[in-house]
Formats: sequence, structure tokens, C-alpha cells
Amino acid sequence: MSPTKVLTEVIREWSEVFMQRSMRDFKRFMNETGLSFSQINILMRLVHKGSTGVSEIGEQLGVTNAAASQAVDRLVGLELIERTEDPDDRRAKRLALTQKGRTLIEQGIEARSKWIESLMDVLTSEQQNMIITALTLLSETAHKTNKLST
Amino acid sequence: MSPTKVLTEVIREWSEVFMQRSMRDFKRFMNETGLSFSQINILMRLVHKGSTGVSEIGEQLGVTNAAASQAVDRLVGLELIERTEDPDDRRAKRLALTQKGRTLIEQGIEARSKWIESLMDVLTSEQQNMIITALTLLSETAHKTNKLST
DNA sequence: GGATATATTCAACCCCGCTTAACTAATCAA
DNA sequence: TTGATTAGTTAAGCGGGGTTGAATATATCC
Repeated sequence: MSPTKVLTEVIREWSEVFMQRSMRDFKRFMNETGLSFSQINILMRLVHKGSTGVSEIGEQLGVTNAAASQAVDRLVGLELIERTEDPDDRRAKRLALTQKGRTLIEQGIEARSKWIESLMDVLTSEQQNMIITALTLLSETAHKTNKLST
Repeated sequence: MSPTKVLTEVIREWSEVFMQRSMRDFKRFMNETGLSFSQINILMRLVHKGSTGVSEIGEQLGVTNAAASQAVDRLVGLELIERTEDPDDRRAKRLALTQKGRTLIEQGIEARSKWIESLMDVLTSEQQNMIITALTLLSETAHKTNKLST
């Protein structure tokens, strides 16, 4: 087997395992919070980007502005995000997480993290160190390449 | 900083990066295929488990059997899964992916994999090897512990 | 063989999230 | 200034996906 084949195979395997697990946890998170996939998507976006406008939300989700506006409205109602006027362009709105929203979404990320941590428990500290190095490298690379693409 | 702190911090960072990216790609996949979160969840389950009954589906999704039955029905209508009588217990149905369904969901996994592969492109082959080893280890560990919990 | 349990489906109903279309308000440009 | 564009909201309507409750068919138990 060629080295490239090994690489893609390993990644595919890991993606499948990770997705399988994530789906289950994510569904559970949706049920617990009562939030929809799109709503969580919006909150995640805001964690990552700080603040954005309604159109950008719609664009990322691949839905119309109307849909985005409605989704935002529900989240504002739940006090998970704040919607204020953009002082520079008063047509636009600035959307940002409330503390409540931030806490909630970070709990979701924590839950995901905990699973990987639990995997670590059965490994030796050398193995753990290697994985730490690997994941750090992947995160850093992701950040660099994200800057280019987004 | 203690070693444990480093570990949790690294994992949290990676989870956030990965989730952020996954959400976007996943939503895109949903839009392209026209499938809902639950439907994809069911298909993923079948990729993983081979074949199951309707009740198990409902259980995994945390919904009633009626809801699971309806969801299954729609997927059968789309020719993504097959529903046949269980010869051992003729009250039950056996659900399995069609070739069409299998292909579709594997494309989804492929898409997820491709992102990680693209990250690899900018790394040296030593770094790549380390990541391969790390992910292999994680996958294996996940499989082992899954056997215990499920 | 009759009562009970299990697996699934059917029927009626409700809510959410999406779409299109119409509307308001602010900004830009000639 | 006015006409076009841009950001966002609102309204009406549709379909998906959820619920409960009853119906159906098969299995199991005594």
C-alpha cells in the first residue's frame, strides 16, 4: 500500500468514527437545549467570529435572509444573542452572543471534548503526548488555512 | 501549566476548530442532498451497524417509534434504505442501506475527510506520519471503548 | 387456546423552519 | 434630489418531523 493510501485511509476511518459519535452527542445536545441544528450553527458561528450581520448568517447557512432573520429573532427571544443597530450603517444589525448564549455553546464544546479526553485515559503518557502534538499541529494548520479561505 | 491542563486545552481547541468546520460542511451536505439531520443520522447509523429495526432507530434518535417509522418511510421512498421483513421475528422489520444510500453517505464522509487531508498538504512527511499514528491510535481506542458502552 | 407483550404502522394534530413576495429604511450615485 | 441598491423585517403558506393514541399482526406465556 502506498503512503498516500495509508494517509487517506486513516483519515477516513477517523472521520467516520468521529462523525458517528458526534451525531449522537449532537442530537442529544439538541434535545437537551431544545435548539435546532441551524440555531446551534448560528451560535457556533458567533463564538468563532465575534459579531456579524443577518445576511452573513443566512449566507453561511445557505438559506434566505428571511429565514436567517427569523432564526435570529427566535434566538433573541431566548436571550441567547443580542441584536443591536450597527452605528456605522443603520440599515445593518450587529449580532453577538449574550453571556447565556456563550455559556451554553461552550458547554456543548466541552461535552465533545470530554469524549476525546475519555479516550486518552486508557493510553500511556507517551501516547498522550504524541496525540497532543498531533492535534496542536492540526489546529494550528487549520487556523492558518482558514484565514486564507474565509 | 500542568500536563493535564495542556491536554484538556489542546483537545478543547481542536474540538472547537473541528466542530466549527464540520457544522458548515454538514449544513452544506444537508442542503445538497435535501436530507434532514435525523435522516442523515439514521443513514450513518446503518453504515455503522449494518442493519437494525425501527425501534432501535427511534431509541438512538430519542424519538417515539412512530416518528422513527415515518422517518424510515421517507428514506424508503427516496430509495436510500430497504425495509424487509425479519425472517426470525416477523413482527420486526430489517432496515438496511441500498447501494444508493451507501454511496451517498460515504460521499459525506469523504467530504469531511478531504478537509483534514488538505491540512496535511502543508505539513512535512514526518509530521504527517505522526498524525497518522495519532489518529490511528484514537480510532482504535474509540472502537474498543465503544464496544463497552454500546 | 386465550391473555398479554412486542414491533410497527396509521391517523389526527401541532410547531418549526423554510420559501416567496411585499415592505421599510438607509445608503449610494448621478 | 431622485432612482437604484442594500439590509433587514414581516406575512402567508408549505412540508418535515414531532407527539399521542389506536389499530394490526405476530410472539410468547401459562
